[in-house]
Amino acid sequence: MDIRDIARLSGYSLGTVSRVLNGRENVSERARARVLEVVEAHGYEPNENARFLKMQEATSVVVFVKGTRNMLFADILERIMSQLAETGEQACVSYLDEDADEVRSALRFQQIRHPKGMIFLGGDPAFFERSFARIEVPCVLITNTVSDLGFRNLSSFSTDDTAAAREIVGWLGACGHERIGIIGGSLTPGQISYRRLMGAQNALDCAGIDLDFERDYEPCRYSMEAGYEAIVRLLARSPDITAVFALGDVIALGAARAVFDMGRRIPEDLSLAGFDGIASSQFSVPRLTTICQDSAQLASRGVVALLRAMAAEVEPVHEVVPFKLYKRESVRPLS
Amino acid sequence: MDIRDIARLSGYSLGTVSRVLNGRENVSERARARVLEVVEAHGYEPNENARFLKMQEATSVVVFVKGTRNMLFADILERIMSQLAETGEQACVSYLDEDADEVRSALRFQQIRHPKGMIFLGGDPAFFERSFARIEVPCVLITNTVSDLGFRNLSSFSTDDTAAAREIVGWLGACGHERIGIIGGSLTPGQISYRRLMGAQNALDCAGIDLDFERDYEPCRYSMEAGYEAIVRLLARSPDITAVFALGDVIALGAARAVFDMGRRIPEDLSLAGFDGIASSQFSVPRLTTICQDSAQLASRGVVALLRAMAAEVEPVHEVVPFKLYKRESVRPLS
DNA sequence: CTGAAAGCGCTTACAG
DNA sequence: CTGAAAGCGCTTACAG
Repeated sequence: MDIRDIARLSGYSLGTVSRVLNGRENVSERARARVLEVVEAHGYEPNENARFLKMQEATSVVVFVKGTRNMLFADILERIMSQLAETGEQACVSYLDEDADEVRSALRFQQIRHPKGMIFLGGDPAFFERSFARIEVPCVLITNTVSDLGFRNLSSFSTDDTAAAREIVGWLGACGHERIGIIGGSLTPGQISYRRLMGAQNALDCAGIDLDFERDYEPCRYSMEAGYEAIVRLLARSPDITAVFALGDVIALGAARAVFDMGRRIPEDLSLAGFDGIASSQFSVPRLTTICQDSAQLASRGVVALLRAMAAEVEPVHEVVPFKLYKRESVRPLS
Repeated sequence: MDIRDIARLSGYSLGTVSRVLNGRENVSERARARVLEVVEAHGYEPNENARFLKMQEATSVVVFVKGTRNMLFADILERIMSQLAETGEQACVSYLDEDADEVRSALRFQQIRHPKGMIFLGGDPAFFERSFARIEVPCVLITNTVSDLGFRNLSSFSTDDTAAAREIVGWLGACGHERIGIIGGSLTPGQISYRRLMGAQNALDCAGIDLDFERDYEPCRYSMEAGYEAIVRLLARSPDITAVFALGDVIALGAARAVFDMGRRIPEDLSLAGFDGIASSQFSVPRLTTICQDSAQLASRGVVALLRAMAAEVEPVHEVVPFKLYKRESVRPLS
């Protein structure tokens, strides 16, 4: 069943059928009705390969989401989509593996779908550096920054991870904690984890504490399981730690359970802080003290910047969106 | 930059370039090397629209996932993908809205990509009934059943929601609970929630308890926020309830926090049971007593059935996969 | 308002 | 092993 079948069945030409399907004006009511009738009757749907192969002009905006289990991204995405819908912009989302090359995907997408603009939810600067040059449409990267790359058509909006980590670790210090451990991510320069680690180290420095990564840092993936195991290892090595900063809320949640299983209470026996501000962090017992990334701002400023760049040639912007330190139940002052 | 450019630049014809790109045998080493060199140099990637428009034969299997925040699905999907990878089968996943028409998407996909088989992670029987007839490739539906529809190319694997709900509510009863409340889903026939509700009612029946939906049931979406609010409403109405069955773990997790905020402890003051067996359920404090759906079995049996159907004409199967009742910390016997 | 024709970027028999 | 040609299912000027 293709467009010629519909043409034949409706008694109109292929061109007319196409015009009806695309809602063009220059078609008689009679033809439109007849064609739609046949289309309905056979449940015909146009072949998108052929459609997009011909249509060279821009269709919509596409959002690339890196990692499916990232609740922060899920949250930001929801806001992006509803905002795009409000402005009447078509949008489609493409989910990528956590460590996939998002720029390569974008390149392919650009070629086959001719989007008017693209949004990256999460992204690795290394991929952008390598191949973003061939991307021709306006783009926005959210939750990471690429200001140093200097692409004319790429803006970015992110949380200042370094400052945020500094603030929350500073808060642990202000609560009187001196033996502070850190779990999550890895010590790889360029990654978001790294910036958080540097921020933490910086806060400790200011408090006159020398962070010994060998002893007081335990890397791990962003999952509850990993957080559980990481804190067990950390505490086995450094039992005198009184507060732990987890680089992500999911890590903190897993760690919290581990602490409980070790017979210690949070925050009475150990303070715990997270990062991100995902929904679960406020439903756990105890509620997590954490850095709340402003997903609403991240989404809306990203969308606005993209729409503006799609409408006219503008300078790219690289902005940092304010975060908030949520002081909740998982941290207590050392008396 | 298209295939003709590569042809021109490499000094070979368009046909030869295509053959190189597709790894065909009948190309000289010299031509292959030269073409790949040019392709590399320009970062050329074939246009997928044109590619799939021409290629009529089957390419791979596609997995449709209904709902991005469903951790159970995320878990099953991971297993499906690694299993498919092991068998050397190409696979791509398409994420759909929670209430999208997955069969319609499948129809479109079938037409443009000619998959060899499709897997649905979650699905509404109503959509299948309406338009699955036009799907021509082998398909498998996971977590829901469609045995009554009788399609020749559609198998299904699911948990017996009714039996599972009956068992966990039976367990609450066995623990001495008589005033049992239920939260989550809605009383809409045909849905998975409905089957769980019926199972719960059935268990109560057996215990000689008459479930009063008006008083002891509170519907809500599958989220922590919704669970939190639902149990607050439920307990306000029926303060004498001693145990609550939440139709999903996320609902239970939100409810647990609400109970705590109301100054009651789980399980000392109120017992709580969930459904699904997602990772969070074993990291929460207390750990959730819940029905664990066997995601490993669901995935592997689904994949095996699909591969079998792709290889030869076979009868569709509709199987139920064993679940497990995890008796953990959130339920206690009434003394 | 409608039809006939060109062409989007590929793949694949078909000759050679 | 390679090239020339047909055609996948559409859209869109271009005539009429």
